[in-house]
Amino acid sequence: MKERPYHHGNLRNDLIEAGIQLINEEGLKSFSLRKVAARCQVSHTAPYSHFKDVDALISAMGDYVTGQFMHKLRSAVEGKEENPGVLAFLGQAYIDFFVKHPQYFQFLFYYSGLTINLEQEQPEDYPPFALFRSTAFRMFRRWGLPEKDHSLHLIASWSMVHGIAALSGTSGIKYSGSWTDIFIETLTKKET
Amino acid sequence: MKERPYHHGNLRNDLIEAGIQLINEEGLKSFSLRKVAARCQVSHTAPYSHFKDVDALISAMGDYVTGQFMHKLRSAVEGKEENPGVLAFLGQAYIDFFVKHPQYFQFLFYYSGLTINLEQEQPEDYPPFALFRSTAFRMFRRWGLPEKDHSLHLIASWSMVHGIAALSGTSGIKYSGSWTDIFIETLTKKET
DNA sequence: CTAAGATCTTTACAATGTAAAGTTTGGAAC
DNA sequence: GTTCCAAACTTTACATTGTAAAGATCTTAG
Repeated sequence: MKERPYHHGNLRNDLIEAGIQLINEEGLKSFSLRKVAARCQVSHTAPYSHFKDVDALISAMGDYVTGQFMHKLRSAVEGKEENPGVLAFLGQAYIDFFVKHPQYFQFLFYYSGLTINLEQEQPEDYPPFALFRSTAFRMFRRWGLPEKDHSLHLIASWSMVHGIAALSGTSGIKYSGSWTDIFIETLTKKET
Repeated sequence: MKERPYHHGNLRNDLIEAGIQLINEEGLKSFSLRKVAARCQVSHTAPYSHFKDVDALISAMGDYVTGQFMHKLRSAVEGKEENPGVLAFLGQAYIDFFVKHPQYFQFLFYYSGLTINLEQEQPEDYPPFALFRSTAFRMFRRWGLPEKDHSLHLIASWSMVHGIAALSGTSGIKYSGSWTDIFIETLTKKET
């Protein structure tokens, strides 16, 4: 039985993971800094050595979840970059992620002060949106849609995907796989 | 100078309105029961005579805001029920509401346990969605869209509207009036 | 007029975030 | 190896919060 050393060793990461675990087990409302600290078996002020305040921890947790999110999204498009249906795959993965982890939608979009930039990539770009945009623009170009409409189509498709994810995560909507058809239909019919 | 009577007289309503005012002035994070009570110049436990707990107050505030929301939505469609563009007007009003009151989106959809029902009207139906659905179905029928696709089109259009509202309210997206074109385009192109 | 119930206050307590000051420890500099 | 410092952690303290419990005040049905 090894005694716990004074220095935890990996506290920063453990706090992040324990925090996410806490949200998944007990939901957003009962989240607290002190509970997270307790789960890591440190005093309730230990986190202040690694995070400015509770918002900084939550923000780091957001980055962590965004990392998992990006992993799923990348897997969905990997190797299919030139497949004309890739945008539908990406949208499907986007929705699936929040269907699988209902807590995450509110968590990500309630706490984080996300800024989505429409036009060009920017430093503070939200990674999932950056991937969505670059994929969408590539497809729009490939499909021969008029350049001037690309922004409009981006908003239309992203909003639909994000909206479905929102409803799947926060309301009682029953998700059905056939919804993939929505974006395919919507986006391809614009071609004509 | 009239002394405040022991009985406030209209506390329930005043709490709701003071709570909404608080959220608009200081944001969701700094909301608290005690602050709301203080604004109404009553003791911090007075609200318990009217609400079971803080969640009940927040829920009542949600109903209040939903009432204002419905008022805007109804104004947008009133008298235009048979106008083929009415769904775009409704969507525009939906978005405009959250552009005008950025705090409300998170407030409504974070705190309330909304349940959206796809098919038929149900008792616990969320009023804005009920209006959106009935308007949409009426239009789809009028446009001669095949009955079997109505649910799909409903999801597509609602998600787009809700998604745009979400991004307008919570992220840095710059809203432009021309987005109205999106649903008009999307929905009318499906006709062909 | 009076009793009962609704409305409000006072008091109390546990949970939370965080500031301040002290303790422990690993490791760099000598 | 010893010294010393800065980072990591603990202890203590305090203000804010939600809410329970008991008591005070008003309203109104009978």
